[in-house]
Order: sequence, then structure tokens, then C-alpha cells
Amino acid sequence: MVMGRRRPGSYVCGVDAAMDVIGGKWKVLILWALAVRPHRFGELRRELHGVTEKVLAAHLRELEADGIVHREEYDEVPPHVEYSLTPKGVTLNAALEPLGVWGQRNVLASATAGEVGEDDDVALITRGA
Amino acid sequence: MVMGRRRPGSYVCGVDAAMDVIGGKWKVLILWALAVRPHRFGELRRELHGVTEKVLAAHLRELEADGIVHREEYDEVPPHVEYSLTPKGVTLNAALEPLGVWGQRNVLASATAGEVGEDDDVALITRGA
DNA sequence: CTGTATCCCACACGATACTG
DNA sequence: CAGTATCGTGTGGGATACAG
Repeated sequence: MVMGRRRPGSYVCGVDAAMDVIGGKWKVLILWALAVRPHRFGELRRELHGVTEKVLAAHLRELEADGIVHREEYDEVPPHVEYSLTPKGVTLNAALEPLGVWGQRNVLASATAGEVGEDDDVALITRGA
Repeated sequence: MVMGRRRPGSYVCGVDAAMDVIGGKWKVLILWALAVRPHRFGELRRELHGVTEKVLAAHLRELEADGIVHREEYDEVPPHVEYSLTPKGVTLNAALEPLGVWGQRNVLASATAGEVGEDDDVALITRGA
């Protein structure tokens, strides 16, 4: 889904405010990748299979502007840039975890199997591959 | 932001699977409204200030197809329809709460005030108006 | 290696009118 | 009241080429 960024405006509640920050096709995947470890631009491009350089760069700029990711540039040749989560990004990631569990149990699971028991322990693979 | 629904495909993780369900400009607001109490079509239209009938109807149909909302039609004159959350919708709403708290503290608060303390009790106004 | 610069387009959303 | 039918549009994102 694409919802237009309405930055200028006032949000109705905290959820849609947060949705504005993570509302990009690849943003949660970027968050997830950076939660594992810092990544270089090329690493992200390879791990987010299908993203174009233009869009990846744009998303990273936005996440940086929102204080979610930190961009560290090493002045070397060849160029070397590392992206990592800021403390704020870490908290966002944590806030996303329940949603990940929900999606895992209510979308992914039901898409492949029949129904899902109530006590399946999916918590350990929260955002599962 | 609007991210295109990629229903046909396989999701990379639970989060973007869930994002597909709530990925509509008004969906979280619908969820929120229905969490308070069941609503009629016209009530939703009035509470979600700015939504058009077409889009509201489309979102409700998608949420219904995803098993998030229940549509109860009373065969009367004039027509009477009530939308409410399914148990699955309730769990989704619950999974959204941490994100709401995050947005409240990291987007809404910082937009109006300076910085936010760590222990402010915003938990009680989770999805706050 | 880490990006910009263009061009293009599908599609989510909006506006308006109409119907059972 | 509770929606459909049509038409128009903004923009997020894809493809490709080029640059520091």
C-alpha cells in the first residue's frame, strides 16, 4: 500500500504517525537488516532483492532524516559508507516486533498451512525469514 | 505512504506481511474506530474526516477479506449495516499498540515540544488523539 | 563502491454523480 | 442509509544510464 506522506500535517494518532516513518516499500526490511548488523550500501542492495539503487538511496535518506539510521562515511578510496541503527531506530524496531509476530502467525502461517494453534512458539523467530 | 499490495507474492518477514493488511491510508484509523465500538458506514465516514465513500468502502471490503472486520447487515428499511472487529482484528489492534506508543513519543511529541523524557507516561493514552 | 539524473508508469486515492 | 460507477491525478517506485 502506498500512502502519501503527509508530513506537513497533524496525525490523528501515534500509529499513523509511525506509519509515515516506515511507510516505504523497503523500509522495514532495511530496519531488519540493520538490526542484525551495520550494512554497506551494496550489502543492502544485495540483501533487499529487487530494490533499485535510486529507491534504496531515497529510503535511506528519509530514514536518516527521521533519525532512524546513522550514516557513517569513511573517506577512503574506494568509497566506504556504513549504515546503522540509531538508538531511536532500535526502539522503532522493538515496537515493530509485535506486529511481526502477528503477521507471522496470521498471514504467513495461514498462507502456507491450515490454521494456527494459539500457543505456537513463534516468538523466537519473530520476524522470521 | 503508499506501498503497493503484493498479495500474490511471498513476504520476506512477518512485518511486511502485516503491512500489507494495514497498508491503506485510512485502515489504522478504521481499526482504531472499530476498537472503540462497532460503527455504521456513515459513522465511520464522519469520524474519518476526509475519506471518500469509495475509498472507505474499498478499505472495508479489504479488511473484511483479510478477516479483520465483520460486516453485519440488518435487513431493514432504511438499510442498516454495522462493522465491528473480529477476534483477529482485535489481536491486530493489540499488536499495533507498541507502534502507536512509539509514534506518540517519537513523532507527535517531538513535533510539538522539544525533546521527550524517557519515562513519560504515554502508555495510558497509547493511540492518543 | 556509492550514489545521481531522467524517463516512465501503475495504482492508490480523490471528486463527483448516481442508485437500491 | 449504504453504497456503486466513472473519470481524473499525484507520486512512489522501477529501468536505465551516467558520475565522483
